[in-house]
Amino acid sequence: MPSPRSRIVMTAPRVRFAPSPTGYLHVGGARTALFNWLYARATGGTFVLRIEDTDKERSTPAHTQVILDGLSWLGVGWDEGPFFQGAYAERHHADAERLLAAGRAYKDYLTASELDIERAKAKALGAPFRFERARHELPAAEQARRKTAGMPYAIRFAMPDAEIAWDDAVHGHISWQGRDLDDFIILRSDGSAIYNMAVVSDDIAMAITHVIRGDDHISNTPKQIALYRALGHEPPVFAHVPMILGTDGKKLSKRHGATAVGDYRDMGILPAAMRNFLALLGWSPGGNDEILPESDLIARFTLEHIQKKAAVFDAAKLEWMNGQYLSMLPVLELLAPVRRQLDLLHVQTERDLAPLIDAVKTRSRTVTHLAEQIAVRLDASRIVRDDKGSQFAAKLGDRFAANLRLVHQALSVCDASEWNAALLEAALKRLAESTGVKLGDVMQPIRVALTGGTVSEPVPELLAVVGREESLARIGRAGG
RNA sequence: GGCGCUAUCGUCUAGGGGCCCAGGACACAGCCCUCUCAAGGCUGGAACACGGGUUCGAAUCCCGUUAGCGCUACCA
Repeated sequence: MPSPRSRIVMTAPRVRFAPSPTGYLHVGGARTALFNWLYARATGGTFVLRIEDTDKERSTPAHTQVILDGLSWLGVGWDEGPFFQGAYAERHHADAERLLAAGRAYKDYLTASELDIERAKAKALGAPFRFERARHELPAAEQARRKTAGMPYAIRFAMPDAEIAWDDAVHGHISWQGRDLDDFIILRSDGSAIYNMAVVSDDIAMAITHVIRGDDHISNTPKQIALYRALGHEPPVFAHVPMILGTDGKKLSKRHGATAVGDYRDMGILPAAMRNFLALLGWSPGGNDEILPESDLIARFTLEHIQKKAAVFDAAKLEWMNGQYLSMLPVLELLAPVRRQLDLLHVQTERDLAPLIDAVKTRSRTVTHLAEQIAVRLDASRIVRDDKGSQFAAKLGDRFAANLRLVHQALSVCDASEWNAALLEAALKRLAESTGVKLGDVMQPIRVALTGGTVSEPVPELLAVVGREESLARIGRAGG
């Protein structure tokens, strides 16, 4: 009977996220990473990051960096790694050789081009090609000839003709027949390992206990389980998470617009909102709650509540959720993202951004939109009289400028110490009352003068945020 | 073609035999609040793919059909 302590050590899960560095972090990958991370956090486990960089063509350090940056931004930190699959070529090779030595795999001297010919032949007959040892393996004499000639060979796994089944943590029982799988190659003739071999070798070496990955890997799973067993290891728990689709129900791709987490960062999505949204895409806490802080996400996350069905990525809901976070997050946490967006807009300022953020955040769904509004408040040259603004001014006719002159007169009396929302509101209401002008016809022209549009925070707050001198100047110009 | 996976409002989902002539959220429409727009509140339309079973009773269990998707590489 193990002690409670050693039991914890024995059972603490080790999970991994294993992206290939393709140059960007896809939202589907990001969500897979998030699920792994949530599971590790929920169970006290370890989250390992492994970069599958064996595709030399596409893999560069820059591509890897994009993935690392994306995960860091999302707030999905790894406990171990990043490890690079390319560094383990020797072990992959050795594991394949072990299988060969144990009789669980065999040498295949057929060349790639000969294989292509076989495939073409099958195609001509309208039959699907499958490598079958009995049919395609070279005669012993020919094998011997090629061996003595020093010709290269690939190593094929001898797939057992037996049932291979597992209890998937999200799908339940899944079963395959070995005879439906062919003797796939595990080691290329150049000595490098094929994906399934490399993954199993790495997952064993890294003591991965739970493989949480996209369900496009379901059909790789029986092959990998066969490899685990042949290598003398118990397979890990598998949890296959559904895909993320575009609005047309097709696999999410560049056609659908933004698909990389970096794109969402640039669009002004907050990491907390992205995390929350992604977590709810294909997983549910089981209740009616939608806005879940990180601690709740972790506390409530279970593999069993992962959806089996693919989910459509709904950007509108993401933006709504981002707006929720914008409204509820303390200004302090918004400072850095807002500053980044202001930089992108080339807005420089020494001013304390907190009051500005407070003024506009409930009307913003993205940090980008929020920063644009701040820019207008800080810099009069950013004012653009939009359609609604023009229409309003036209509708009011002469009274537009006239009302602004009245306002200018009335507010000039307020000195800097009185320039706050409460006092300004009182002054404007007094003005409306004494002149008989409708309150809206006092307020709205100010809004247009200060922002160019008809939408903003309440006018007194707007005046306070823009400041006395600048407000009066804008009102003077628009009323002039 | 073969094998596998999947199937609740337009979308994300709750549901794991009676609490469901199906609940929440986004989106949409209307109303309230109101100097505008948001936010917030209220209201409305909107779904168990189809066909068979099992059962006193099925969105829930079983079988089939259909549809979608994945894999079927000396790619990952």
